[in-house]
Amino acid sequence: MANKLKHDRQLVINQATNLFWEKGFHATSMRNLQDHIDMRPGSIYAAFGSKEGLFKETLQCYADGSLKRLQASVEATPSPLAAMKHFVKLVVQQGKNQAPNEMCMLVKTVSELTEENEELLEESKRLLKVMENAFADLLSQAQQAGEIDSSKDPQRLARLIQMQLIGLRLYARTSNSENSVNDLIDDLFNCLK
Amino acid sequence: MANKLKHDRQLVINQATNLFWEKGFHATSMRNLQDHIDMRPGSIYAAFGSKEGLFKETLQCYADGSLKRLQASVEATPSPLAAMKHFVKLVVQQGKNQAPNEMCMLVKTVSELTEENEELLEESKRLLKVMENAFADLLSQAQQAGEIDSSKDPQRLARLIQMQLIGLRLYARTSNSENSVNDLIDDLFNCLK
DNA sequence: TTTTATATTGAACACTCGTTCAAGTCCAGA
DNA sequence: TCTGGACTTGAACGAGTGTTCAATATAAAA
Repeated sequence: MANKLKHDRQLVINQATNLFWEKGFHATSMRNLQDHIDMRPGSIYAAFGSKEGLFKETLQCYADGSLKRLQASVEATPSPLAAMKHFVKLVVQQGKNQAPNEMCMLVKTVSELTEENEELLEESKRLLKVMENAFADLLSQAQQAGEIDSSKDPQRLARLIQMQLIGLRLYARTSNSENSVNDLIDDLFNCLK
Repeated sequence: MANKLKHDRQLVINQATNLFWEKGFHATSMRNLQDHIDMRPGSIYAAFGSKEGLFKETLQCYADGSLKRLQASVEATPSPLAAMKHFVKLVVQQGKNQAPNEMCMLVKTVSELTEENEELLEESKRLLKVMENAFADLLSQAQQAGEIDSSKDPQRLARLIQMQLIGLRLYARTSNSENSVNDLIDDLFNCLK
């Protein structure tokens, strides 16, 4: 029959995600990728079709990871509101230390791309909306648990959280003061009250 | 003596600002610039030294414009808090219709660049801090006018506004719903109370 | 062991990038 | 009118871009 695949597809996508997340779509060249994931052009194009094709898979990989981290926060604490706050702190803190970039990869992509890469732009927007909906679910649970005023609209609160989380991560990139960012997280959750 | 300058320097910088603001640093090629500002490579390099040199001047041009728009908002209304809100609405609305890009050019630059263009990155961060300080001044005036609780720290409020304005403009780029964005502006200013 | 189908390789392609510089253009002062 | 010197031009450069494809390597099936 055939030759076995030398490369584990999911591993390759993870590695590519880290590189794209760090440098962005345009600043990551195919040569950068070749070195980082240890594949030659022919193999990459056979597996993913194009740079755009590979990038699209990394967007989904990134969003999957974000959803899983949110889910893990939910399972780690009985309070939905505390889980929401834990997730925000985790994301900001990991941005400082571990993650390839302080910013959300989806936001970085929306910021970078134009209509020239419409499919990638729309996919990023779609995945951001998926995250926002997950926030709304969680805030709705917080409401049922009596942690949030029942007169508020969870979808609208989720939108506010999403907007502020976007701002927060970008602000963290502009500022070297950790105290400032921690203050901002407190202020952010005060807005929900 | 000499030949007169054919090109008006300030006009050229304004035109370059619009193009860089729209497309970003890397996605704007020197060929794009040559067409847009109607200058040949030699003239551009004689006047600005490099692509980075020109970009740095456009960053300052952009920040100048932002400060002037804030100043105009202040002069248009007797209430400092109303001026702050007017500025936010203006910036978001112009982003939808007139401006080259929904996003703040400084934020877009911080999002795009890495240590590879450290000088441009630092300059963007510096100019964002200038804006934040201008917000703090204005909020301090609002405090003296009794529009904001006197126990709050204007610098911290300014930081919150800055963070939310960054998030707001980026959120506006991800969403097609004008109502959502207007709701966010209201929620944003409720956070100040 | 031979065949066969697929995975992998990397040189090469056409193109674009930021930048340089010798040649040409232009006008004020002599 | 001539000359000197600053400004402008655009072809050309080397390096880098995303992508292709004929050649090669590999392992399961015959």
